[in-house]
Amino acid sequence: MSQKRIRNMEEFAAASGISRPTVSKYFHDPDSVRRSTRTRIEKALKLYDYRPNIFAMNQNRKLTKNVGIVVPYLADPFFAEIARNIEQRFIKAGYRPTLYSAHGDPMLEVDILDGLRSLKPAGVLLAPLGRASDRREIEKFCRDVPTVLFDSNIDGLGEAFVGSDNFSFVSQTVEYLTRTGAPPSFFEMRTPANPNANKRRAAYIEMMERLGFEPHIVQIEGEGWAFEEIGRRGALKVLQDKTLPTDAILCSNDRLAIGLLSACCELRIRVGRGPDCSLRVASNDDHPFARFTCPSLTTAAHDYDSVSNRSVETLFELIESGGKFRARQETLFPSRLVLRDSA
Amino acid sequence: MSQKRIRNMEEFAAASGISRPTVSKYFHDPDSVRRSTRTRIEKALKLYDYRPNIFAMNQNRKLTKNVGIVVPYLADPFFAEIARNIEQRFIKAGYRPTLYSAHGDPMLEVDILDGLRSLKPAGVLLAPLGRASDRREIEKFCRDVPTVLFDSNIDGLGEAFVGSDNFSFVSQTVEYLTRTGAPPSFFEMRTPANPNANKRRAAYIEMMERLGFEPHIVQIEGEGWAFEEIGRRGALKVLQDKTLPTDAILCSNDRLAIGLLSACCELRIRVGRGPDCSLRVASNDDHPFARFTCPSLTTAAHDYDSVSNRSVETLFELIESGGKFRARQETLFPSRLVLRDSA
DNA sequence: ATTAAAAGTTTGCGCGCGTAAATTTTTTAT
DNA sequence: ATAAAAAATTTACGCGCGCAAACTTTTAAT
Repeated sequence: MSQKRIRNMEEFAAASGISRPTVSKYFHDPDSVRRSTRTRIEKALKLYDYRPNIFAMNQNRKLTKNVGIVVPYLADPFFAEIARNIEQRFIKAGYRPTLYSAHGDPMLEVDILDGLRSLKPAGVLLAPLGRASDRREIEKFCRDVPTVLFDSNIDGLGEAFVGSDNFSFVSQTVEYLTRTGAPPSFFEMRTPANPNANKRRAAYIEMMERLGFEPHIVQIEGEGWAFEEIGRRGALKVLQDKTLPTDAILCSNDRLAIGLLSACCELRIRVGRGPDCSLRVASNDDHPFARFTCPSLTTAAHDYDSVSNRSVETLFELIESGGKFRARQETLFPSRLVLRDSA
Repeated sequence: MSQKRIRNMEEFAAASGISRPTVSKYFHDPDSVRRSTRTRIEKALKLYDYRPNIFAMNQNRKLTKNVGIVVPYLADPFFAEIARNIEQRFIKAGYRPTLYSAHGDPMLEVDILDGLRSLKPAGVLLAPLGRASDRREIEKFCRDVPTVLFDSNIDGLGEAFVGSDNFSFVSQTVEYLTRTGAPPSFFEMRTPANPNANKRRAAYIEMMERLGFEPHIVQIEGEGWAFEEIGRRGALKVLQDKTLPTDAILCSNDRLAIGLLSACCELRIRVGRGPDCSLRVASNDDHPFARFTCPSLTTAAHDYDSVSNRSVETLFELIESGGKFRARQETLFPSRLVLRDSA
């Protein structure tokens, strides 16, 4: 701090003894000015704690430093975690990330993209709702704003996709369950909100056939994003009706599994690989709470770090390429099997 | 859509047959113009889908329509839920909310407030980290920006506080446990991150003394915001050492309880009020996952809606009052006991 | 019908910064 | 030392809109 307060870049430039255009250049990219002038500016910066008016900056800049992060459902700690990761990386790179959640609502998803557009973002990282998403609206958005999809792929949308390899997930869990006991049934929602669910089902079927077993798919009813409750109700029904074809279950995702385990608990069904257990349950995602279910959940883990890291890097490449890639890029990361007590 | 594209408010005003200042007034507050002109503007709005440049608007406006929502830890679904609520209410009122999470990090909390300041927000809703927060920095922020604290109170900071009445929480759970069985011990972190924890401990002690029982407080070690893991480890230790003074436990919050229940599951300790159960567990918060623990968690529920509703309303009042209240306001909402299977 | 209040129009300045062109200064290379 | 390249400066304009003042028109009240 110091004597007089700086009101704008003009005054700050005067105070630091550098011309305003050069100071402006510095704020755009500190490395674009000579070392000596950079030092002088930063010395003045310590002295006067001036910061350029963000609105005036963005009004005239061709490309802002804003980036958007859009997730489908923030009440899912999985997305909260991945958003945190991504956020930090953007900040480190000098960008201004803003986080949005569609809260499971396709209309809100469109509204968010609409609002995002007026922020003139340099790019957007979008984990779409999936099946429920308004494809045409998202497509329109992607034409205007450099967008990288992550977590959940929608064919042809965005300039790139970064996510996890669903086959890697399911093949590991199926192989493990089969090798250490018996082949599992696949437990999922009849109308899954997320496209990963379809890929996981396909992977399950392929793996079972490859191993010479008949696939059994248990589909439960339910709409929306309250997966735990849907899983719980569906499991209660299946377990009470005793229509379960096997004594091992592979859940499409951890949130369904959390609901299923809760149902097992209610019905006093012991889950695990112990001799007194009548059911084995495995799943996919390694949800932050998978460690605290009862019993703790055996699951295939996303490579959180790689996915978030690569998403950010891909968006940077996209921005540097002027917002377009020659061809749409897809990056998939394999999963890691996490053995716990449920299977 | 229509013939030519509108580039700015000047062109839009011409297209709608209204003068630019009046159009500007309309965007500031649609009710501030005559009904007939409002209709004409909105008719043109449908035709040309013009939207004012958000940066140019905010640059000159004395008061922006930006509001900030800052939570301490977004990976906690409790905050994700409450943030969703608050977000929606702001949007409905014509504001532009932006959501930030400090991710448990006091430095990041300060950085967020710092970045928020340059957005010239009309107001901020802040759920501070609590004990770990940099009081001086937050104080400085509150001098510049109209701020309402919620969820977690810090004495004298902000113009108002909206939260839950911790005594109401604890008194109900203690009373219930006592009436239907035996008085509980209180299970908490030795150095809780959140100021609510201290109030809950005090309430527990007061309730126990009022009922004529000796209070027992079980304090476990652990730092940070990974409450589930801290609760689990702490519970494992206490349960294995058999140092638990009672067979009923009241957890300071649900996330600790989730960890505790997970530990019970590992140790094959049956929790609940059935005859084969050796432990009863209740807690506070009604975390979104409390329904899916094993057994499901008896807990005192926040009045989510009232807290988020009142927070937003208080901030509006604050903004309309020019950013200052005569005296700091505090609003506390009582809790609602949710009986489930754990106690 | 008269009048005052309310609402809308014209005019014009200013916000804080981006950016471009022309010029001058400094650095690097020969 | 000299030329060429790089960096900084000067000058000047524009972005899109907020806002204020003075004036004109419409609306509501007596």
